[in-house]
Amino acid sequence: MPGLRATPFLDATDGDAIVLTDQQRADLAHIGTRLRVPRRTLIYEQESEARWIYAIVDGVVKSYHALPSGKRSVAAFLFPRDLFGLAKSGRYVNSTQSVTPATLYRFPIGDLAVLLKQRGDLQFKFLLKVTHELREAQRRAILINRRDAAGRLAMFVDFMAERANHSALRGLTVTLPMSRSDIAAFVGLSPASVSRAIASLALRGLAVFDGRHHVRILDPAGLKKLVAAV
Amino acid sequence: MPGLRATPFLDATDGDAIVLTDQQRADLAHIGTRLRVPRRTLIYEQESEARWIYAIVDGVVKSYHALPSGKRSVAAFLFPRDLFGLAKSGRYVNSTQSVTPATLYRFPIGDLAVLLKQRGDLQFKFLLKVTHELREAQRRAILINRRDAAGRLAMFVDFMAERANHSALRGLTVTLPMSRSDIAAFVGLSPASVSRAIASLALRGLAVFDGRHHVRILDPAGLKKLVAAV
DNA sequence: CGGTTGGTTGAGCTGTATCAAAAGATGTGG
DNA sequence: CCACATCTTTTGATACAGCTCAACCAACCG
Repeated sequence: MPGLRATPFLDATDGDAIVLTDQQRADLAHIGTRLRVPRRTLIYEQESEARWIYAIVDGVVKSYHALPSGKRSVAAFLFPRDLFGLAKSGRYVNSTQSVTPATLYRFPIGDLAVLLKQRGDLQFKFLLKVTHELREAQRRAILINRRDAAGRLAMFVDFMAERANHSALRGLTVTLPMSRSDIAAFVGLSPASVSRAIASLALRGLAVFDGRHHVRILDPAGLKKLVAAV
Repeated sequence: MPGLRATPFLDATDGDAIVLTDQQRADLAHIGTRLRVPRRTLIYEQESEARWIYAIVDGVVKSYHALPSGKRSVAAFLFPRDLFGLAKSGRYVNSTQSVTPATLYRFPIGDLAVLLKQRGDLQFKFLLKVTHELREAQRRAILINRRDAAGRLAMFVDFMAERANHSALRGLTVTLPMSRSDIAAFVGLSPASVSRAIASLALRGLAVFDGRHHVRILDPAGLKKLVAAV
């Protein structure tokens, strides 16, 4: 059962607000296929022919772009109820790989286009979703401009805290399934700087890392302040 | 007569490929209002109630976001056939201001939503447009991660060259209607660094600035190489 | 023709990238 | 189940690039 996560541009409700009707779910399920993939599975590669749009049911996926220099930039981490499969002129613009074992729905891009044109209300929900993503991408582009490593990392931790338990920052321990280098490639720092930034957050008493994949947020207010200090 | 500019995700045609039918134009014109604004006009302010979606017929608009620190980050420059008016929960997320005198179309957001839901094919063109913008925003977020000032500026010049004369880089003189500080706020540099980057491009024989608002591209290939050197 | 705004140039400082090496995880096969 | 090989992460020292602050210059405006 596919779903979508986004804040509508119109209504004043916020949080995860897009709910598909049973009919819409059925329509989607009809053209889609469900599949499970283990972690570190390459789902598709950039420049390859774009045949499907994917929806995440469960798990985490990263979307990354290989640059001419050989570096990899992580464009986005994707979570349950996110869509992916962004294409341009029939080719995917990024590569995607599962970070954890994941359950996905996959829709043939042509069938989906036909369905959306027929069902104006369903298409509208997709429009909301893409608009939501656009907003997030812009926000990230703005935040990423800051130079200081600690601020960038704080931003990332905040970002993860908001998705994981969307009871923003109250579940004080957040899981970060991805590697340090993935985080570095996402926030635009070197892995070394990420490591130092982690130490810096601990030093300031904002958050401590417990093993590779867990952060405990000690001072939510202080963290938010650092995030906003742009 | 409103229009849209985007590269579809499906078809292999590229360039400005979204064409509205006469019927679609008529539908839009019916709910929209045309207006002209002089340069430097504040069109709307961030956090204010989002009532309209705008389409640019002619002129250049900047969308910027005021940050807690008092700095302003330019989220996007908008050109003819671009849409703007991105909102979240009924409030605009950015402020927008005209950079040149501009002709706009303005659609009441509620009426537009109704129209789009009714007209699946028109809505699909909006979906393509927003998807296009999302792609661009992601690309920019990736490119902006580079540290070097000259590379960032080269990216910007290339970006402007592609919109202005969309005969990419062959019209060797490009007009940059915005100020240096706007450029700085867009590419994420200080105005001082932009100034030095301009000098650097000239020194390398890639492009020379002629007055405040014109660049002459001397070595398109070399410029592209610098842009790609990420 | 002054005043104001916007842009360029210069000097010093801060902080991140880089390179290198050590320490810590992880996974594999015996 | 352990030992080894590999990969990831951390830590350290250094260099360099852009930011800041400030002064100077140019353009635009009444």
